[in-house]
Amino acid sequence: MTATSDDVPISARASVASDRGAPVPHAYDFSAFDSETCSIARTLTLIGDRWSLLILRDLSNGVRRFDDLVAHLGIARNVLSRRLCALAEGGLVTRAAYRLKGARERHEYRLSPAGRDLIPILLAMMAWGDRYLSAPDGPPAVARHPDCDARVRVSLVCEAGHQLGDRPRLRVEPGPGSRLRERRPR
Amino acid sequence: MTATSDDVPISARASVASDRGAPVPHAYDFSAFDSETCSIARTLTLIGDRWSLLILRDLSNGVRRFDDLVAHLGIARNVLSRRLCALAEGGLVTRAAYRLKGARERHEYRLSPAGRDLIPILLAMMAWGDRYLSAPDGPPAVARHPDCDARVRVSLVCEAGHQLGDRPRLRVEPGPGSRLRERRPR
DNA sequence: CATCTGAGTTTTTTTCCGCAACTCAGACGT
DNA sequence: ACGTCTGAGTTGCGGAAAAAAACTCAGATG
Repeated sequence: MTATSDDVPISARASVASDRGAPVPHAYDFSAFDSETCSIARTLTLIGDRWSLLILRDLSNGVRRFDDLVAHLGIARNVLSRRLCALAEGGLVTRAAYRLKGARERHEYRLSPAGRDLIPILLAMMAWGDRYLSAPDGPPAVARHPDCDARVRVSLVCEAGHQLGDRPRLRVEPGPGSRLRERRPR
Repeated sequence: MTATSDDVPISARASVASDRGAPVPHAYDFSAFDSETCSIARTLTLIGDRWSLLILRDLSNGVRRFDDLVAHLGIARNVLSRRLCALAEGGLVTRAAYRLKGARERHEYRLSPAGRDLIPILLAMMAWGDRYLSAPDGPPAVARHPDCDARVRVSLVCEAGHQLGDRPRLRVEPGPGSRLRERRPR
């Protein structure tokens, strides 16, 4: 996420002096910015718990009913109930009524468009797990492009059209919505 | 994550009958497979808590020392201690000794190569948060390609070279490492 | 020798999770 | 009409994990 090498120890690097005498090896002092005012932190307030992403994975794979989620995930019912409410409130999931013939009305949970937009996150996690945590017999699941049956991967591209490689060097800098921390370190 | 529409209610879809009479709208019954034997689930056992990804974000942005992390994240010290141990044990983070002139030996935490490979996950979350949770003044941070200064995005591509759009249709199917659930639903 | 600092541990309190039991409404068999 | 079944939750409780704050400890510094 940075242009400087992560392998060079702090002591060997040119640095910006921080107010605490600690060398900071970046072009700007990330720790001067509010940690919560960050899209990653904000996203994690919605899905940064042990279950939400698994629920979303199941929903996106067609497991949509309360008891099916309970059975498949092994999640406690009250926890699932709360997570689904939170996800619905966050706009990631909608509760929809449906009725099978001869049965009373039921509800199912579906991904909203915003929820579907989380799929790249799921695919990025899947790719990482495939690489580092797979059994030797191969990945437990494969995502394919329905048009051509080829496997789908997550890749990083820049808007100039360059394809970034496996271990990209990036530069992260404050954007227009950045905010400095209120209480400076003391 | 699926080739079938998420917007069509269960009752209107062609389906595979499950053993519980519930229609399953996919080509295969996802819930028949073990939920834990999944690269997403496995990855989440390492980073699926409220802090790990924020710690990794900070590490990748040059905040590497214990007290700096405590101050920046607002995390409790004992929790940070445990998370760092777990991340180190999982191979995502290494603890490295270093010594500034006139100071005693200290430790800093760095991303390992495996940890750096999580960056696409962070960027995917950042993109989602930018889109759905940003203040009107714009994203709090921007990732750029150091070579050309253009913004970096996460994109989905298939191995046949097709660029998948914003709302891709995917097909997820069991891979060679998949495992059926032991206890079938009852 | 007293003090400061970075980097944790220990202790205590609070919050959250997992489990099991319970509720509730509607369909269904008899 | 009555009991049963099922899906979809809610309630209540014990234990695990997180937050907060105090304490430790080693080495540099005045």
